Amino acid sequence: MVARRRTIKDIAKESGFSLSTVSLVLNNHPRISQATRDRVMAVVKKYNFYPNSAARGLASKSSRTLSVVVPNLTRVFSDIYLGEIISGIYERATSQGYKILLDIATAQFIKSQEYTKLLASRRADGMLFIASDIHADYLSVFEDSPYKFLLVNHVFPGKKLNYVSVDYAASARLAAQHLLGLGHRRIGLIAGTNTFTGLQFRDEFLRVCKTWQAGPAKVAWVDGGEEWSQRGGYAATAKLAAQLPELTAIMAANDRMAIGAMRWMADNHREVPEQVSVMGVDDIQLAAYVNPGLSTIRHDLYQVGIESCNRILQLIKGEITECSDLLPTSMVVRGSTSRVPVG
Amino acid sequence: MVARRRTIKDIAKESGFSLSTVSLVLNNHPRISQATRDRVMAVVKKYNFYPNSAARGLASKSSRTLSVVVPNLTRVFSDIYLGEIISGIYERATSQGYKILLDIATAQFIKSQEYTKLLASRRADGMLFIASDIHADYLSVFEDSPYKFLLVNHVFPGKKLNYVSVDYAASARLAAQHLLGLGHRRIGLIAGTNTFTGLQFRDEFLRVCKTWQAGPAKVAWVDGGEEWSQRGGYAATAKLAAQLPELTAIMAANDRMAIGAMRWMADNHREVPEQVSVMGVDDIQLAAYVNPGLSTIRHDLYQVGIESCNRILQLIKGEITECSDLLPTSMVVRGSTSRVPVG
DNA sequence: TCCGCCCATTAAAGCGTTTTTCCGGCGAGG
DNA sequence: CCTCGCCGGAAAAACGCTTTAATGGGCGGA
Repeated sequence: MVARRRTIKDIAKESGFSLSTVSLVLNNHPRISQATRDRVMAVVKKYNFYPNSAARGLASKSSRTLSVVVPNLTRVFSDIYLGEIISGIYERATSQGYKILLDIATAQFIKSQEYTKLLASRRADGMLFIASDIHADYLSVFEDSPYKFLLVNHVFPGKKLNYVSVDYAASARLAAQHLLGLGHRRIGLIAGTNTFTGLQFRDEFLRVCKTWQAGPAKVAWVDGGEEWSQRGGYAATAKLAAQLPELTAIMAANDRMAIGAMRWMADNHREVPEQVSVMGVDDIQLAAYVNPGLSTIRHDLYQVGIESCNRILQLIKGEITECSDLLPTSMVVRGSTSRVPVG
Repeated sequence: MVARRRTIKDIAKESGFSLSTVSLVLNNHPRISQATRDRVMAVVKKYNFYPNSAARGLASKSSRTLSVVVPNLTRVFSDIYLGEIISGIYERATSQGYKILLDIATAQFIKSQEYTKLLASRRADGMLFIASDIHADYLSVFEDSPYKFLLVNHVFPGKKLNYVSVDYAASARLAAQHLLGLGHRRIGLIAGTNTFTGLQFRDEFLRVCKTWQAGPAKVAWVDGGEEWSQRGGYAATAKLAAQLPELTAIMAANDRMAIGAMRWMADNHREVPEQVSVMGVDDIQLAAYVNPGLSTIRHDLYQVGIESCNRILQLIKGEITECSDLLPTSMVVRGSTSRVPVG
């Protein structure tokens, strides 16, 4: 026969105090004297007692749990992108006593409306939805809903949804300024068009190039593929080279595609950066290790995770009622970009 | 003022049935007639009602939640290894109505004994602990404990801990047989020595090589580093080449280190496989894409995830009381290995 | 027509906490 | 010496569901 699980009642009996006192001790309530606290805690330690979290959740109307939903990329966890964000969220959530409930936005997850169920059943106090794409219309449910919901590193123009994201338009400006400042006027852009942030980046990049004071640049752009992969970047570069043979720079919407572009250049005997400058976005670890080092825009995704978690907790506590943060980005100059070649 | 959250009581009142009937309907109890079921569900749908999971957990003494603990590698989620396993666990857990609580085995997590707390507080019904290292002594707590605990792709010789893992010794045999069968007798082994499975692999590989019928092989081994990385494999290869210059084959304990080895060979003008055969373990996606394709031992980690989840659920239901499964592996021959060069 | 039986349904007792209200005693101030 | 206020602690009412034992009604068999 298995020993009955201990409850707060057992602790109360053993320590000689009432149920409520024990509860107050366990919650660090200031009304309890140190002497009482010590005596209760001694018993708690002795029995290695941990209060039942279901009972706690029921009584306190809070699960102290955050739902984190990640996109359903096939190899989702291999994407460094996610790792950074999740680490940030985890760090912050844990430090505030919150646990993380993980979900993957599979077709089944969407179809069965798990995202609603999780919050409606109070299994989670709030939801962090990481980086979905432009087709996630079902998220409209969370407009003006009582549920605490936050998009992470993603925005949804036209929808009233809270978000914390890197400022992709600002990144586009930094990138364009860097390349234009180096004299490039024929640029190939490898864009990601399956996310709104990707579209923002593309549009802002094109806008800045078109309106550049020192003379507008000619930009050809192609889509780098749904996966934003090295492979996609490679293929896109081939297309751009055919479309705009005189290009002197390639701008890719992320580092992986940029590395694919560098690979294509190497395979096709174009020197980087002597003949063609290549630039990416994100500043993944690999960016510093390729040869030449990849010039890029740094996106601090760990920080995005931290900040997202801060915000959702504030939403939960009612300290704020909405949130639309754009985090700053910065230019990282390495060897893959240089002044436009003469002639 | 915010609308009061609906409860089962509201559904009962509205549908004209009792509390218990509604509850039984929600739990698909067979004793309820179809007519009743339909009428209750109509109201449930109408109000978009989902039962409070804390109340449910409290009454049923089950959280329907699994704790998944992943190792605290810096870039933990970038490791494809984990992605596969977690995907498998998630798939299975979800199909059985279980949710996943994610934790990272940080120093803090260990120190504060979160692993105990999670189970003691009944926040999770069971714990899946992924791939820790040889220093995880604190897991002894789970020997003969009432808590449902399972090591995933890891074993702990000498401890009575449940596990589901790939059979690393079998992999070592397959690998050794392949290389020895190709005539190799001077082999460099890049081992991982910070996990028990890594040690098992090394020892079994050495044993088979030493006792090979057609003539034993000379094997030099070095450690590939804590991270089992490409970089580590590269450095290890350099050491091996110095230590056993006449080697004709490199065996690495995982594909990433093997790819590092191939890189070293390329940088040092050794032809693979003409001069040196190289072989890995895992069969990561990249293994098929390097040139030449990497011969390796296939480890189906998605399946490890699936099977682990099956087992922990059986442990929770009491269908089994212990578990020590080793999943089979298989040889994948690609271009990086060939017959030993003559002379 | 009456008796039992079986079935769907219900009543009620938890499940283990939190939290609000209440209470008794003690010290300080008048 | 009395009263007021304060403070640590206790009682008790939720919290929203599950689950078991009890109930009542309808039906078949005698």
